[in-house]
Amino acid sequence: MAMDIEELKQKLPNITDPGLLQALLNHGKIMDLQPGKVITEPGQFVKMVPIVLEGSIKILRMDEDGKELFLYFLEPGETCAMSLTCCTASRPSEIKAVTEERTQLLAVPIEKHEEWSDQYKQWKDFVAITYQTRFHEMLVALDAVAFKRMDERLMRFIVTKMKQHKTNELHTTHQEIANELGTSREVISRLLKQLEKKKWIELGRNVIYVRDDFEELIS
Amino acid sequence: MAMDIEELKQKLPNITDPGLLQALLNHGKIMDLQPGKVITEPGQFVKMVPIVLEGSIKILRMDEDGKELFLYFLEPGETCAMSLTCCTASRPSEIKAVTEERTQLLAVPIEKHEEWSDQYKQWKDFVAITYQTRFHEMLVALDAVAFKRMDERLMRFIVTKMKQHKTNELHTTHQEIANELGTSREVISRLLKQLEKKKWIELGRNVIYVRDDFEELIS
DNA sequence: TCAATTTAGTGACATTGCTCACAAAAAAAA
DNA sequence: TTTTTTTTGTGAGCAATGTCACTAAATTGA
Repeated sequence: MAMDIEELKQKLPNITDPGLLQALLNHGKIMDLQPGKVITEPGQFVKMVPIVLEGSIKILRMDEDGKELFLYFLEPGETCAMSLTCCTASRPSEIKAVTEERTQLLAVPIEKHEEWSDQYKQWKDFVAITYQTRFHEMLVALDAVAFKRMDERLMRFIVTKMKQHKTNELHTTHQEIANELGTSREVISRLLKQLEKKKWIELGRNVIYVRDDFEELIS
Repeated sequence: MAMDIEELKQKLPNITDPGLLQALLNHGKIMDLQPGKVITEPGQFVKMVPIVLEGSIKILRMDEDGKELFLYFLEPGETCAMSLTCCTASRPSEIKAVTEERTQLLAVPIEKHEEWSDQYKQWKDFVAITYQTRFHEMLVALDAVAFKRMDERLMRFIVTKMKQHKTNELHTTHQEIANELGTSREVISRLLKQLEKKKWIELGRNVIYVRDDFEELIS
């Protein structure tokens, strides 16, 4: 799978420095992954910083019993702050990362991070923006579990998924949603039924049809 | 309030570079704050990065209704990742920062951050470790609200406070604890009473006496 | 086609935590 | 010392969520 600078530049619009782009190509490894591929799990050591080129990666926190909680998506042009912190400290991962769809990423060896942050201002900025974005998203995730009820969390989750997949047909099961919100299937089934009664969504097997104006309705 | 390099070096054991120490002294402002002083509130713009020299700072998240949630403490030698991200992006603060005790801090203007991270490796490392530590603590806070019941959260909170103040006598009210755990006073009163019944703590007005082996008991 | 599996719907009940209401004790203020 | 304020204790009821049990529909696969 050959990729040239032009193509990479196009996929990473906020990186324009030709030297950095070349370095990314030289030292990074392009990977194409199927949906649902587990990239990292808690406890595993991470040696690569994954930069999403196409598709998306779902970041989840897990507790000891394997219960999960959705934190945020990594979209094209983004990377995981956790991989930066864990790598540099050579600590095992604290999160689970799974491809949400067919995903192409550029895996950069962590050693290059320090080198590049001295050499390329754009890399330094990229890392800074990454920390900033991720911190903010962690706070959003925290707000949800700390201050919101499950109905609101579910509605926001639906919106997030819709935006992510750019569709108002969500192909998923109630069980899957329950897992990502850290609750039980029954709770999700019941809450979805309530939304259906309000005519905000329609339910099918493995699919949820969401009304176009759903986002305005819930806010 | 004059401080010389030797004194600063002693207060920041992980910074040894004389150039950096001098720069910190030249451009940073030493501040002495009373306990309970609000350093930053959500919405407020931050122009300084506060490095704790003595005492500690409590970092809280707030929701729209003013409900609070304790995130973590900043201890001597530490700084706030949020101040770094918010400042550089010139965004308003997303958290509330309050001195937990009498606190001395070094307020560094944000402009120096970029300059120093090119110039001093130790500053770059300091920032990297800050991000790492804060991310980890955010995850711990998230675990608590997402996966733990209030009784366990309360017990962990007691341990955190004990370690923070290096004592097993906590001088606080039930209301205050409730605020920091984002719940109501009645809930905390009842749970504390349960702990007292188990003889793990003793309750007084404005004080909780904690058994020395409390931490082993709860884990 | 028919059995097995997956997914969803739902009632009943337990648990956790929140809210309201009020009492009592302790401390502070007058 | 009285009065007022702050802090704590506690019952009762309720709302949100979690759990168990079972049914039914849709899909898969033998």
